[in-house]
Formats: sequence, C-alpha cells, structure tokens
Amino acid sequence: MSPRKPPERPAEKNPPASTSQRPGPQGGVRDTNRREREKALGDAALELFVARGLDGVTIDDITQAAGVAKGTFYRYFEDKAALVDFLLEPVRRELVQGLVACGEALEAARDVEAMFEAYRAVAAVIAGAILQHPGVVRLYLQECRGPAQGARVKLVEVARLISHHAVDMTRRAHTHGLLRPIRPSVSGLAVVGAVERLLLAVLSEEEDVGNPLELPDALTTLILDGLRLPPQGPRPARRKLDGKPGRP
Amino acid sequence: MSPRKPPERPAEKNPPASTSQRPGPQGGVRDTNRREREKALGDAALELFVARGLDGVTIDDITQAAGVAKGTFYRYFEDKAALVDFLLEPVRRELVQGLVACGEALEAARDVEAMFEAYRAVAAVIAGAILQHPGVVRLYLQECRGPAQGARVKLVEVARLISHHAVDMTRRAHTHGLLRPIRPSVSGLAVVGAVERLLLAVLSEEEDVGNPLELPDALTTLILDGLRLPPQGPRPARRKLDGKPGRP
DNA sequence: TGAAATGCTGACCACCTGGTCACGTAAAGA
DNA sequence: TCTTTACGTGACCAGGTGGTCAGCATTTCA
Repeated sequence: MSPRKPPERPAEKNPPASTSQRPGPQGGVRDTNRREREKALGDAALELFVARGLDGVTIDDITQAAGVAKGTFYRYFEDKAALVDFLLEPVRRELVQGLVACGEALEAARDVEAMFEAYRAVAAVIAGAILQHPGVVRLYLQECRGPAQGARVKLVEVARLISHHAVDMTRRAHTHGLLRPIRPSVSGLAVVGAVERLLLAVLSEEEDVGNPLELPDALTTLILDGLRLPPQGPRPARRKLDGKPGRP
Repeated sequence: MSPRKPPERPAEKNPPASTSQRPGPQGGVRDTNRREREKALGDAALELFVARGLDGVTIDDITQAAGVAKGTFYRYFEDKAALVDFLLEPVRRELVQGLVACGEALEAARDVEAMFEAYRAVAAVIAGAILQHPGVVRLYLQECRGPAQGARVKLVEVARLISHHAVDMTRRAHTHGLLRPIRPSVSGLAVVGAVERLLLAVLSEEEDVGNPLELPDALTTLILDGLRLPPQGPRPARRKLDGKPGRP
C-alpha cells in the first residue's frame, strides 16, 4: 500500500459548503466572508468550551462542530488562545469602558445618591454584556480562576482587571466617607465574588434565583444595608434602583 | 537493533528509594508504607494541580515530581480522578460535618445572637480546613466552577453541596424572621461567592486583604450590616466574633 | 474564455498521553 | 539459606493532538 494514499473524493460529503456569497451591505465580500467564518468557528467553539471547559476541547472538536476542515482553523486563528481572545475582546472592551466611567462617577460622588447612581451604571454594563454575550460571560466565570496558562491568560487578565477596578472603586467611595471602615480590598472583593456567583447561578440555571431582573435591587440592598433585619422595623423608605420608593 | 531493548541499569539512578521501613506506631509496615506513598504522590500532584490546573497535569508529571515510576501511580490510584478524590475526601468530610452541625444550630436559633454563633461555627470549620489543607482548598476554588467532567466531578459535587447548604441555612434563618426579605437563594449564594472570593485572595495572595484573622469579623459586619455607613453614626457596640465588644 | 489568485481540504507528521505488563529486586516467611 | 510474595520499574502500545502543506476547487480578473 502506498504510504500516502491519493485523496479519495467521497461519493457523498457534507453539504458542499455551497459558498453562499451574500454581497454584504458594506465592506468587501472578502471581509464579510472572513467575519462569517470567524463567527462560525467562535460560536461552535464557545458552545464546546462552556460544555467541556477550555482544556477539554481540541481543535479537531471545534472544526468538526463548525463543519470545516482542520486547516481552515489555522487560516483564521493562530491557536486556541487566539480564538479565546477573539471571543473575549468585545466583552472586555465594553467592560473596561463601563468600569472606567463608573470609577470617574464615583470619584465625583459626594453623597449616597451619587454612589447609587455609579453602581447602577456598572450593573447596566454587566447586564448588557450578559444579554449580548451570555456564553462568553459564562466561560469567563468558569475559567477565570484557573492558572493563567495557554488559552486562559487573557481571561485571567480580565479577572484581575475587574478585581482591581472593584477594589479601586470601593476605595474611592471609602475616602469620601460613604462606607463603613472596612478594608476596601476586602469589601471590594467580597462584592465581586457575590456578583460573580449570582451571575453563574443565573447563566447556568443551577439554583433558582428567581427573576434575574430583580437581582440588582436585591444585591444593592444586600451589599449596602446587609442581611440582618433592622432592630426597629425596616428603615424609613429609601429610593430603590428604579427611583420609586420601596414597597412598605 | 532489537525492538525491545533490554532494561539498562543506569550507573547512577535517583536515590534508590532506599525503602525506609520505619515500623510505624500502629498498623503493619505495609499500610504505613502505602500511606506514605499515597501522601507523596498526593503532595506532588497537588502542587502541580495548583500551578497548572487539573487538566494541565499529566500522570507523567505527577510521577516524575514524586520521584517514582509511572507504573507505581496505577498501583495506588485508578486514575487522576481517584487521586483528586483522595485529596478532597478529608476536607469534604470535615466540611459537611461542620455544615450539618451549623444547620442544626441555625434551626434552633431564635435570636440574632444564636444566629451569630452558628455562623461563627462555620467560620471555624472553614478556617480549620484552610489551615490543614490550604492546597486542597485552593484547588477547589480554582476548579469548582468548571464543567463536571473527569477529575472534576467530585470537586463540583462539593461545590453544589456547599451552595445547597448555604441556601438552606439562609432559608432557616429566614423563616425565623431574622433576615431581610431577600430570596434565600440570592443572599445565600451571594455570601458563598463573597467568602470564596476572599479565600482565593488570601490563598493566592493576589490582593492585599490584610490580616486573614480579621477577615471573619469584617465579613460578618459586611454581610449582616452592609456597606453603607449608618445615617446617625455607628450602631451601638455589638459583640464581635471573639466575644469582646467592638473597638470604639 | 483562460490565467492567476485565493481559500478549503484532509492526509500526514512528530510528539504526547493514559494505561499495561514482563521483569528484576527486595522483603517476608520457612 | 532458600522460597515465596509483593512491589517498583520503565519500555512499550494504541490512540490522540497540535500543526503543516501539497493539491484541488472556486472565484477573480484580464
């Protein structure tokens, strides 16, 4: 038998890719096709990543799921890490943008109302990220604590960034005398941990946390006012996140 | 050249294992040696797991680090998952014991002081686990959110157990009217997330969270009383975790 | 229509990985 | 001392994995 057998044309192969060339509203057909391929590979990979973990997915798995040949993968991405970065990038950009803006808002905050407003902005950014990229956020939550190696470096970088910003924001609110005298690194990380855990619950539907839309409100109460029932009945009505007074 | 070359005795090999047979105070020499080997393999593996992640460590890595041949590994553990279970088991046992006890204490709690006491007990269990098995706890924190596959199944099982218990405990405190009307699954998971994030910070020394011994106190304040500065100065002195009144 | 350029393919390679097992050696027992 | 027993060893195997590349098909351009 010859060591390199000639490529057989299988009588029946997958839908022959049929090369649908939609012209695309702007930009060359080239770029449009490229973006479509990247998206196809990214979508296929993301689903596998969430199901089996970054390390549990091979390039073969990805290309098979995307319905392309292995070589095609390497035409679009240098390796698995590059693909992960590609998936993560838009979320990362939105996130830092929101965090920086919120940091500045907090810098200027001088009363509790302004602080509220700043935190509300972060919640909005997070909510947006989840609605637009739920898979990526879930992947982040699953993998962000692992060692920063291979495909995980950018993910862990984002995690550090988030923690750093959170602590920084807490520090700012702190210097304005708006918070209890608790070390900002402690309260900041605690908040990050709480939020991430709840997001994971929502995205993987493991525990019934009820309507996700009520989460920000519950979290705000939890973080700002704590769990313990106030000694003499509930506090006098305070503004809720939506601006309407709390229910009696 | 023969396809199977005869085993060469290298002139110099590793310390020849020297088979130190300390008699061991009780139990046969057999069992003592076995336990020593298991521990050696476990220690070597744990260090690698923490540094590179469960999936980033091969059996070869482990045996090499432990200074034994590959075949020896399979004499003591069926596969990598079995080794992880072996590492996790003592921590898991302590943990469920503590959680169950605390759940019962909370069941009986009718005032805030009793609730305090129950939570203090959990903190003690966690602290004990960290002091005795810091590596295992760190491994848990790194991997517990990944997909439950292969070597990670038991880890994820423990994670679910913890979350479940936390929600359950919160529910109990809730039914006794000790907490604000926030969905127990939400506040329970939030607390778990906060604690886990802080533990990770302590164990991997990524952010400076100060003296770990002050953490339980800070966390208690944070969770029970929240972040927001009380409107009219700090609350009247309340008991701290160590029973002494808070500093002025 | 023909030629050049581009893109996709999958066989192939070198290396790695989990797992096995015949063998040599040392301890336990007679 | 000799036999039996158990254990540690590492070469080996089969299956997989990341990554490459010559060849073919399709599109683009002249």
